Amino acid sequence: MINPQWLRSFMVLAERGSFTRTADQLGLTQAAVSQHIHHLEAQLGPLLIRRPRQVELTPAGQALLGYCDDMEQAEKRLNLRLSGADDRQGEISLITPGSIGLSLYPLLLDLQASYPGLSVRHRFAPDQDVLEGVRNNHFELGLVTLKPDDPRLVACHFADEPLDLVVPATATVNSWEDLESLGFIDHPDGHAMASRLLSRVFPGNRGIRSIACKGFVNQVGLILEPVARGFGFTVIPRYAREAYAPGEAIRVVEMGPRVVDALWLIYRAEWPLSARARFVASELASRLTGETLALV
Amino acid sequence: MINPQWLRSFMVLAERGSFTRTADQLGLTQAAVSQHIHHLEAQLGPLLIRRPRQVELTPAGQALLGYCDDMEQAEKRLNLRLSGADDRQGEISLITPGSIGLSLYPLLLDLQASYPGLSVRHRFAPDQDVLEGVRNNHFELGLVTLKPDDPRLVACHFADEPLDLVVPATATVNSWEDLESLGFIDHPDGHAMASRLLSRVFPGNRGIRSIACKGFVNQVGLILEPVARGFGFTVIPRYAREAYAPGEAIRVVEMGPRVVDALWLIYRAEWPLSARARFVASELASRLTGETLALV
DNA sequence: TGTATTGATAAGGTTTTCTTATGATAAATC
DNA sequence: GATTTATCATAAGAAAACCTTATCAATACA
Repeated sequence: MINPQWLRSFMVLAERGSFTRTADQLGLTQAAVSQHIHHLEAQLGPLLIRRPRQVELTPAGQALLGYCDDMEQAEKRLNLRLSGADDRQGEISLITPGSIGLSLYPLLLDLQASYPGLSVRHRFAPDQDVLEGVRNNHFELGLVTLKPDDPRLVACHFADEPLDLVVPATATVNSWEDLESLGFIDHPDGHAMASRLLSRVFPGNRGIRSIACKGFVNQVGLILEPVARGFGFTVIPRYAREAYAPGEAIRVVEMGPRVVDALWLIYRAEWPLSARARFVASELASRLTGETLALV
Repeated sequence: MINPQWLRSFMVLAERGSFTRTADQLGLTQAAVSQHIHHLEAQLGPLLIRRPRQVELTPAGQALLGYCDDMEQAEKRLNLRLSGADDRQGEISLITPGSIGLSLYPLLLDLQASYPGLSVRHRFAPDQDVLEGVRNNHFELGLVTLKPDDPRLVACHFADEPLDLVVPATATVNSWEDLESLGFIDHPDGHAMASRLLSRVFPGNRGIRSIACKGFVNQVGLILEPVARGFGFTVIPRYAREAYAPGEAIRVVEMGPRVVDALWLIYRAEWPLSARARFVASELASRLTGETLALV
């Protein structure tokens, strides 16, 4: 590794051809510039031929000038990466639960179409894996349904995710017994969501565990298929339900008080969120909910 | 441009994850390493998260590590260019008169076949252009027929270039009058060479200007064609004549004393000749004359 | 609770880099 | 030919940067 000030002197000298003019330009004395070149030549061999009124580069001098150019390019790349100045360029790494992830997927594709400089790495995972992924610096952004209490993570309210009770289009549902007759279509977060919603709609019910499980699937996009075929009911977030093809043989039961899950956007607290991640997170929130995301 | 010692500390720290172990490896104190990182972070923002017993890089830290990598690659390229360590790789730039150039051309092609890492830039030019080309650093090696008296150039004896009097195969040449009957086929160095040779073979002759000029061509490879067809005689270097296809309708007149032009290899005196140029020059001399080239 | 490990920081010693002054050389001008 | 101007190299000393030593604070472990 070569002293950067020496290289700076050499570059200006190569351009201007005179020690005196180089010193002027750099705000140093001619003697300092002479010493810099002396150090470089001690290390690398003869770099230039001194002529009255003008220096000439040797091949070694030309090689060193090439190196200086390489260095400048590398520094530009570093500065670009550090500043993240262009918030519409670079990688976005996002890890989300399947429900909201399914809703965001087309929005992310739209963003990529609008800003071709963006590339998106998006993984669907349960809450626990989301936390790990962000904490371990594998993903810059994550969405979780429970606000984490971890000093290493920032959590911003991203959106509210209402839960829907979804039944076959032809079903009649007015009581807990109607649900028992239908049966339950489960998914990874199925029990937790059903418990939360149904304990509000049917207070004092016997619990979701007393209803026969008629199916299980861990792909959010596939949960409503058995419901549409009349095999049973399920409880899923509205965004996931809305992402399903319209005109299917399902309907939502609007009964009792609404239950809403808050979604939290998380990222590492110890360093600044990149400009592009800020931009994309804001766009997603805005396009999903129509509201402005309040990042800290 | 960032202080190289700071970068070195950062690189080792990123690898070993501890200030104390980094200091050990670099032969510095832990306090020095701490200060280096402090300087870098002052300039570039948080680069790492301090954990008990292990540090973790931020994205900015990772960007800086990428820069360090770029720096190391650039330095390797520079060292390779400076050392010219591999004398069988890189560009050879050579400028020669046509006569010897024609002889060297197949030898250069052979060398390239043997050492694919070599690339050859070879130009045919008269003496004066050879001197300019080397002096102006456009070509590293040059061949000239007159030893230059210029402190900027080194001149090594490369080869001796005997001159041949070439006549049509069917011609009878015993006197000056026989040459006058034939006529002279001229080329750019034709008059000078003919004067030198013929003043030795036919002392007191009337001079080459008294002989009718029957042709002129400035491509060395084409001079002997009109001679073969009986249009006249010429005087050219033996190497150029030997480069002509054998079995042609020409012959060499062996009369009187031999005349030999010395060929000088020239290159710039102010910096060392590259290893590959040394190698190639030696190979050419050896393959052309069977002798060892004495480079200074 | 006591001990060991680790990184940050203050103060001072050491090294490097800079400036000032001078000398040598070449070219231009009188 | 003598003098002046322009330019780079070098020596010496001043200023700045970098390093070490010593100490403190925080955390982990026995």
